[in-house]
Amino acid sequence: MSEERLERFSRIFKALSNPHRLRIILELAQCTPGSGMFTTTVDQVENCQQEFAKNLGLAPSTISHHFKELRLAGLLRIKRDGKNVLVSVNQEAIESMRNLF
Amino acid sequence: MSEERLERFSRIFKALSNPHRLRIILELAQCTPGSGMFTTTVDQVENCQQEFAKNLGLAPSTISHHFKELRLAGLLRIKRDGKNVLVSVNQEAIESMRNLF
DNA sequence: TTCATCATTCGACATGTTTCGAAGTATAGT
DNA sequence: ACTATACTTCGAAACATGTCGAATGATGAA
Repeated sequence: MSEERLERFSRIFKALSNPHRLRIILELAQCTPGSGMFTTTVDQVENCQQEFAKNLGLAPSTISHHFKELRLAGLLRIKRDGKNVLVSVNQEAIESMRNLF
Repeated sequence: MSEERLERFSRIFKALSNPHRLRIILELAQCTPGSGMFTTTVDQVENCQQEFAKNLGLAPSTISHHFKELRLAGLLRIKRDGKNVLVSVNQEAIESMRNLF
């Protein structure tokens, strides 16, 4: 196992090691089957980060921080769409993590 | 997903989030196929923690700490055997983690 | 253009993690 | 009993993380 590969995986695990982030990615994974884009302006999940902030009892800036962590770990793709953001769970990263052991 | 279950998984991910611990568990997983006990006094892996200390360039006390972290996360079972320790990777924990997504 | 809304960045603080060396415990061999 | 070996615990230092509120940026609507 190369040092680089090891670092990449530990970054993924670190991203998932926080209960709030784990909750976030699990919820988003449910909303984005087949790695499709998940729009924040549909159904009950309108205002994506605001909703997470309310549900998790955290400040919006903290949610933004957690989103960034998940993105840097390669687990989340984030795109601006007007005022909101579009997010998609990177299923490849999830798969590679599952296949590690 | 219950709060308790979420905490349990994030503890597993946290244990794997450190490159040194990830390296340790991956090596041990190789040595203990079928969740059998892995004795520290066989083959090239004699003096388990001492070896890891040397190979990873860490102090023995640090390795001991990392072993403990892995044990508390439920990933490793540790038993004393004379001067050494017997360790076994908890395959159930690994499996539950793989099946989370 | 001005305003309201959603998201991000920044600075600060509290808390947690990683690491070491020193001291302690347990055990096997002499 | 003494010594050597393997591991653990403890205290401390350095560093990283989680969180907030305030300030900033970006976008769509009036």
